[in-house]
Amino acid sequence: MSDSTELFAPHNHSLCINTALTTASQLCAERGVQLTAIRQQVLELIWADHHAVKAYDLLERIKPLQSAAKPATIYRALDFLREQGFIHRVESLNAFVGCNDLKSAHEQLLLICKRCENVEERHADSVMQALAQELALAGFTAHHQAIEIHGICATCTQSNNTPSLN
Amino acid sequence: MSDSTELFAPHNHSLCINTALTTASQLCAERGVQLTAIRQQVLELIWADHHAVKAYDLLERIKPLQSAAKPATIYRALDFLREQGFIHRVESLNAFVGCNDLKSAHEQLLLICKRCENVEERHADSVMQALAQELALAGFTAHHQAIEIHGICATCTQSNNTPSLN
DNA sequence: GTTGATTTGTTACAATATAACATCTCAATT
DNA sequence: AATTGAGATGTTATATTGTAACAAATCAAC
Repeated sequence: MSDSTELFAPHNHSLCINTALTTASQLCAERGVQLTAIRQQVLELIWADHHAVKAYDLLERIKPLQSAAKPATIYRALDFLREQGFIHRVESLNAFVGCNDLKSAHEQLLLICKRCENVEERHADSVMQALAQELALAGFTAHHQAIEIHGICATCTQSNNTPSLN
Repeated sequence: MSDSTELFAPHNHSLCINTALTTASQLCAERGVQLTAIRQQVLELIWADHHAVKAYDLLERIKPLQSAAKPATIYRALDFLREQGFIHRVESLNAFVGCNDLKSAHEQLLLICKRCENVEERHADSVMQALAQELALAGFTAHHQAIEIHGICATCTQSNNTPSLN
């Protein structure tokens, strides 16, 4: 576990990642789809911390495990994980992050810290309700959405000690 | 003016684009920055309709006017126009759209129609207020944001006649 | 008209993503 | 056990999007 992960939110990240993986596994079983080795490895790599991960970084990281891995290997796994709702694409970063609410149907707010680079998926019913009203007013039927906020997270605001950034 | 533009919202698009260009010109004068020929041409091309335009499409379209144009030509102009707040990047499309509120400080909702491909920038104080509250609650300091909603716009919902796509 | 800052030209390349087709795997059926 | 068919992966090639770095030109201010 990296320092920056600990800054993000004091939490047991082993538990965090285990929950994500076992839930994903259960859901795949229920849905009759295969969580293959590659797909599970990509999901684990994405959940390694709370940063958004780039596809080609995943490619490098999976090569020790899958020496034949090519871009298509990663993008296929990412497509699968997105279809199953296990990960989100962070559009404004061209990167991917684990979804921490596998029950809820659609994406919530993504709070992206410029300092520690953690991405927090946050529920915000008030925002979603206001948004739904606004869309109704506009006569717009939403299919999917991306709400991405860039800034400085609470932890980084409080602690000015340098987080372990690149 | 394309059919799909007319579907978007019955409006005088010449007026629409003229307003955008003259306002941009005024703001540049006020700010002491140069709206050069290239920058103005790119802005005009972006305002040609209400679609989000891709950088390399802009490059093709500007070549008759700027035969020496290269990718950097476009990206520099786009950078300038974004810094000045004249255009937005649509993160989920890797594309760019004119900003129709040059006074307001930051980006509002972008409603992106999958059918006619128009992008409507919409103000939604209720959403922004709810968002501000939510961010305050999270202790998150926002620097910039992207709120992009994909779906079907009111006009396309009402009229099922095929819009002039692609 | 010289100077300094800004803008543009130009070449090369990095980073992100997909298409297309071959091969493999594995379970269900014959 | 062999066949088959669907899904997954291997593989090559290429498309798309974006940036770095440095040279040349332009333009405003002095």
